Amino acid sequence: MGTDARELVHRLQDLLRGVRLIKQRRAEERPVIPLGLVGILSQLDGLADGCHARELALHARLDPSTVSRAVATLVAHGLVERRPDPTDRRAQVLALTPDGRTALTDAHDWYARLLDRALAGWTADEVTALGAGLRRFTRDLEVALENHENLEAAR
Amino acid sequence: MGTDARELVHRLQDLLRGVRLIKQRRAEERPVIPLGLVGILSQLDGLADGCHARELALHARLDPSTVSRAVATLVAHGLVERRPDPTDRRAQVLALTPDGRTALTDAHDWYARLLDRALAGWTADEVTALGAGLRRFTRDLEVALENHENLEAAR
DNA sequence: GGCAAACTTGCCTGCTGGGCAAGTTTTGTA
DNA sequence: TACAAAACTTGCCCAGCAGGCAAGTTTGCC
Repeated sequence: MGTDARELVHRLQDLLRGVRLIKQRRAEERPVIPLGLVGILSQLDGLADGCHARELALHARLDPSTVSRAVATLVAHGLVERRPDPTDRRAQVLALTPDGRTALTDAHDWYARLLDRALAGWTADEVTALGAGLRRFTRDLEVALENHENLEAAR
Repeated sequence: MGTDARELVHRLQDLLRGVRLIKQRRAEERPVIPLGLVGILSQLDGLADGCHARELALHARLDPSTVSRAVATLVAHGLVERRPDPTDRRAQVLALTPDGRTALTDAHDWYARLLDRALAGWTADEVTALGAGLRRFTRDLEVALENHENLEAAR
């Protein structure tokens, strides 16, 4: 299956180029949310009760200091708020502010509109299939990366 | 179709995280080819007769100065050679050296091995379908981005 | 009480791009 | 023939996105 994996490497290379171009386009809009922080906001979006910085860092696979700084930026922009966690005074509950929710919706709308245009000639089933394939691939990739770590450690 | 596009945004976010982790892993190997230059080398790989820097920049959607510097790095590493183009003395033909070809094969092998592990539970058809979906998506995305540019220009 | 967790911030680094400017040589066209 | 554009390079500088280490404080757990 090496040929297929190799082909997929090329497909990913192409995709990354496309993503780079997307980001350039988006940057021209001067968005409220710094491009690199949309992911963090997205993660918070799904959590009605907010979460701790530790969980953000774990999920995003980012260094805690990186997350701490990202959160500080988002708090400074009024997009995220820190609330005391009565069950663990060392930590704070991070949650989207209404402004943050608005900004995130705007960002997602922008990206979705662009993707809508890209997918204009696709059927709903085709789009769903691509999404499902990517979901599965990403999950399997993370498993492979975990195993890669374990293989390296065993060397 | 907004929901699907929005879902795809999330899928891409996840994928980018995976790619980031891949790159980290790869960086630990201290590869001969700087990570960011694999794409340039890959592009040269498909060209038996080499090409000009202009073509690299066009295809990679990178600024000419960026490409010029990338090429300079690759030449310094002995991975790319510059040959005079007798048909256009302003330009040079850039081509992979044997060392470059070896380094590129190593890089692709590394990535392909990782992807092989990720795809261990996939059928060949499933892999091919994902590759085809990505190819189509990337192409349609670039078209959408072009149109996005035209839309902005018309505003 | 001691140690670890949770977090923050300072300091610094590296990578991956971009942009502008300036310069030289070559090519194409009027 | 003259001129403008193409092709490219390099200096200078910038921005964004991460990482890492260290140090510090507070809190939680055993």
